[in-house]
Amino acid sequence: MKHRVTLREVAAQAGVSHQTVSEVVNGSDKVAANTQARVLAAMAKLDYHPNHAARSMRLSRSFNVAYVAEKPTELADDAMSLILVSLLETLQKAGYNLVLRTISSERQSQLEELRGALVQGRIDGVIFGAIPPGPAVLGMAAWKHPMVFFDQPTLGDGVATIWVQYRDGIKQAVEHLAAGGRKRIAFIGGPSETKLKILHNLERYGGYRDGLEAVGLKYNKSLVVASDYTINGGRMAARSLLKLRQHPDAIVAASDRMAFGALQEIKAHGLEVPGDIALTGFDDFELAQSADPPLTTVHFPVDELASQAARLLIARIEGKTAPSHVPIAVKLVIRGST
Amino acid sequence: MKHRVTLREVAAQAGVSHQTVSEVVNGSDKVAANTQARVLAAMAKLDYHPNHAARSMRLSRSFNVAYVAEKPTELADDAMSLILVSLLETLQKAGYNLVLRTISSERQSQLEELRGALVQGRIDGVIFGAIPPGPAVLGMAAWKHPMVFFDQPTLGDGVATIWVQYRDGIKQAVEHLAAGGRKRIAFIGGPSETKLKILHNLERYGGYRDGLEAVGLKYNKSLVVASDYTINGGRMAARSLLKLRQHPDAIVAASDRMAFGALQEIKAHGLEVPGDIALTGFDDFELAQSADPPLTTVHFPVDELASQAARLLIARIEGKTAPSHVPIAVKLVIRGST
DNA sequence: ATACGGCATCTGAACGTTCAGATCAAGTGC
DNA sequence: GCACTTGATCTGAACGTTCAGATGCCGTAT
Repeated sequence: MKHRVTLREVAAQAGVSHQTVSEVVNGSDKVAANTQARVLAAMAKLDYHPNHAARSMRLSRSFNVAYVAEKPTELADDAMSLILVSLLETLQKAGYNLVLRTISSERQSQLEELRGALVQGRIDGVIFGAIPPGPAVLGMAAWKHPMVFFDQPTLGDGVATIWVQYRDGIKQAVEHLAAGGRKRIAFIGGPSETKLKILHNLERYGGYRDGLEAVGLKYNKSLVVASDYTINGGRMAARSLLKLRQHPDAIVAASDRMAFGALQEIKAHGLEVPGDIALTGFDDFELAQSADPPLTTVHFPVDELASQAARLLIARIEGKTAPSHVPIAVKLVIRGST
Repeated sequence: MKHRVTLREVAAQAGVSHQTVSEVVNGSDKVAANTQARVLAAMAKLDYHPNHAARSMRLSRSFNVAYVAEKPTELADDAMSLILVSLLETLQKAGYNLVLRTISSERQSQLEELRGALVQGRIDGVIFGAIPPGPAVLGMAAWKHPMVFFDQPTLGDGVATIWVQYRDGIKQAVEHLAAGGRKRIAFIGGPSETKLKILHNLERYGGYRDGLEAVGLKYNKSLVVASDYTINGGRMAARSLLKLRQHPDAIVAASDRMAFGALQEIKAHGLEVPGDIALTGFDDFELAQSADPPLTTVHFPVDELASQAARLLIARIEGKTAPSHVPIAVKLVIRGST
């Protein structure tokens, strides 16, 4: 094993004390210019790199933050890798590392491990992806550590939550369809009866109701189908909608994947999009743009979501004040399917 | 800020020395049973968690390993989040955290940062995703740190590489199609002329050639089209194949996404799959299964890839001997498109 | 009885930083 | 010329763990 260069060796080389070197490393402004130059030269010559563990121990900060995803739900999600990459960008700039973790809601032990990592000082804070609310979330929210939650209602106190305005997005979609003269607007939503009662599902549904109301259309229960956010789920949902004696003239899907499945099914029935049925999705990832016709969809602002989350968390870690609830606006992108 | 419980406090509580507590924490077997019980009780009572930074400093190990993805290439890749999750599983069991990083080949500074993190002891080792080979990769391979590379040819010395047998996978697909009586088998491959000459592209192409040879078909240059691994790219590639005076009776695509795009295009031309044209992909993610008809495709063994990579890296970090080049076998999954 | 080996436990130092406070030289105002 | 401030640098301790070696105790062979 090769020897690691320390602060004191650099100090010896530069003919100053270790503390002076430390000040140069940390960019203190009270070091004289020529001393600083001498130290920098010594650092370069010896290829000095500060020891992270020692630093971390002294400061009781690890400069690591975790992104925690929920096991079954979030895995297959396209959004996850986009969010990760986007988070990474902001965090790296601020000198933080991003560590990845998963929890599955059944396994209590993983929660304990996560808490352990926090109190051990292995990570400074946590960003939680969309996690089904329940005792677990409440429990975590009570830990007094820096945390940011996606897709949760206000959790009170010092817990930060970030909220994408799903509701408004779906509402925009409904309004757009109505403006195009559609009267029978159906909705393919999230799994309403399973235990996955993640708030964003309910909100999307709420947005559908809001939209109908805003444009003066009557709510018709038979035009609402639950599905599971997969392509196949979307196809099944569309199939059941097309079985109605009078099929809808527009479908609002709660995700691009489901919209995509619906699109396939509609075509398979010999109907045209948008001629016979107009269609909207939600997410605006690759799938939406490359569908035929390209999907009108609500753009999910991954970058903004991630950078806000990172900034909020860092503010908390560093003890600065920051809002505890940040809404993220969304916007409908109009393409060929409407 | 609340006070952190230390080893010495636990020792005082249990009436032993700090060293004894340390031994209990680390599961040494030389501690008497009743002493151990006393210490464990004290730990529980005080809610003790070992300080990671101190530990890390003493052991000069951070118990963090990085996964490094290449910026433009790997972002949109479905495989990335699957790989991450799968890596996570193996690493967590062994007590390691997974930290995520990106590098873009243009930016030399990011390489320096990565090297810095390694020598600072911020991370113990690195797993590199598919990265275009070149001076950067060679440079990194020369660092004497534990590393594992995906999708690289042997890098010699102590550098570990993991190799998915893309070539064999595509070959299997060609053989399967030929066995079904197909004579004009086309290939939609990776971007052959761009700078993205990642080895796996060439290998897939090589597998196509191998397959043709194995079944005694002649290579026909006009049946090979380059594309960019997107759905849309697949569609474009298929379009150009369908323009040929005599269109192919089978298409082997180098990825599911491209196969999927091709499928759409074929249907748009009023042709049938697999009736008129048989089609295979590569990856076997959700898209393949939910296509209509479901795609015959080469299954990409994410789990095995990831767990092998993690095991190899850990072996290197912990100084155990391990092979330096591990091939991962693949298998064709036959579905409705052939 | 004495010496010895083995076992459980303890003691003190060390890892490489940062923090708090000390020191020292030079500059300022009277 | 003296007391005082300012700025640059140094010194020593501290963070919480693990390592190496010391200590004390017991049983057993001499």
